[in-house]
Amino acid sequence: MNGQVVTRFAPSPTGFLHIGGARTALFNWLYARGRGGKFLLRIEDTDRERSTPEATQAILDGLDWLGLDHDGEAVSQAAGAVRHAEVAKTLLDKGQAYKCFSTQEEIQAFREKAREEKRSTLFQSPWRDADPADHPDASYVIRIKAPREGQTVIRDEVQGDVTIGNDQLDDMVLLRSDGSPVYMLAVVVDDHDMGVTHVIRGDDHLNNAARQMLIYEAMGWEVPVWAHIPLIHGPDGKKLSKRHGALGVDEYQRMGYPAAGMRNYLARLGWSHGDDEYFSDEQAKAWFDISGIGKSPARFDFKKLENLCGQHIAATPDAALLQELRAYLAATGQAPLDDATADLMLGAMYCLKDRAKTFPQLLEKAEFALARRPIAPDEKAAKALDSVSRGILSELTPQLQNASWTRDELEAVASRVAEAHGIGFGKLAAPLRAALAGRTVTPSVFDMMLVLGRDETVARLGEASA
RNA sequence: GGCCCCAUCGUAUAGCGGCCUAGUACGCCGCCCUCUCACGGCGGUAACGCGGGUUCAAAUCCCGCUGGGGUCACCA
Repeated sequence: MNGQVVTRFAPSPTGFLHIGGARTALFNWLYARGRGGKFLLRIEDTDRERSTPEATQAILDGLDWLGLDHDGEAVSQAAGAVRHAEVAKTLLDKGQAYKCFSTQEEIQAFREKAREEKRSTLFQSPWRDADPADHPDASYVIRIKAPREGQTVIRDEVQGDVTIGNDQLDDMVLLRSDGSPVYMLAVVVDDHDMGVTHVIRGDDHLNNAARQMLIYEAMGWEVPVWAHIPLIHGPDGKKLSKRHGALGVDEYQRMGYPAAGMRNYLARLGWSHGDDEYFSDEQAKAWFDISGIGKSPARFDFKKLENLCGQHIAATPDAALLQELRAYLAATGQAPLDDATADLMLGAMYCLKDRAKTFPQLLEKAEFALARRPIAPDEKAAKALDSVSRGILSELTPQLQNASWTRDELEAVASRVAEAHGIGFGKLAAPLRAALAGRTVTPSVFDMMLVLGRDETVARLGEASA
């Protein structure tokens, strides 16, 4: 090994990519990318019953949206079945594994009896030390011959040293009776073959690590650095899972959260770097380290996510933000922006992005740039356009017609008109806003006029005051 | 149930024996700024689960309790 860090994300394609998985992927990505290492992706599809190509695609799409790019091609674990079987055979030859002919029924019976007698329900196969001469001509599984005494220590970078009594480990199945590999064998072989140096995954795998170490040791392979991170819990404090309130990352995309904000928030969930809350990808890569990962589970907080997203939207360059907005529109099946509107949006971005925390909010504030004449005011806006207000607007319009189109001049004209009517500027701004955008929540009226330009502004005011 | 893990404001966390009458961020509540919204500014609310130790000194170390979580497949 040359010392290069190699991490991987290894989801099973049995459903969408949920938030916990996304964070695991992010941690692995940050760790590798921050150290010039490699971040690999392996689809754990050894369960052919439950794995679906749709789920695989959803995972790929989710990672893509989050911007977590992996090195090389995504690997299908199932494709390595031959190699996995090979390793099982090797273990068999070395006497580290054995053929077990017990049937499901026998195992079931063993467990029930053990439960009644309050003994460990871990299956103890009668074939463990059987003489091959006594092997029947029947189908069998290959089980590892796990030590029954002593203990296994998992040296975990997050959890510390975790000691598991070997009496807690059973002779797990390595190869099913149909010759296909089981996950427990496949992960070890793949992680070894792929040169994975650091395994960062949810701590629901902590117990598995002990089992997997058995295989590493039996094969004489170097054990990777373990880092079992606490799970993300739902509002009720329970493990987040597909059927337990966890949303797919695609849901977050559809809700309009920018990926950068998502990465920032997810990184802060369970990991910290002093008091830093808002940071860029570059900073995250530079700062991320396993030592900063906490040991207790975290809960998801939309408010905080939204806040961070607002800061990222405000910090994104206009053109890039427009691109993201277009992607959001496409992802949610909304009509794309035509070129003219896109241009207008680009020009308006400066006064939009400070006011939005999500894309829907951005769109709401951008209504003035999106709408076409005649502007149809919503209920609240309509109220602001009463006859008195319309009268004032019709007086303002011609003055605007002759004003030089700068913010200072516009402000001067507006306050002059307001003053002439003995009203505060606020009283004038309301109908002006309604006429320009048809909404009551918009950027500054002057920004809108500047973005819209003289002709369009005058046209809208003219229509509203008619 | 066995085994394993966890435990600081509502949430995310800082803290790694004295700098802690516990900091920061989000949220929430006031006030200010203000053409709406958002931003921003100021102030406030609010936590070391409990009980024992160790120590001159514990949020920080140890033990127990309580609470929470995870895991016990020819799933991953």
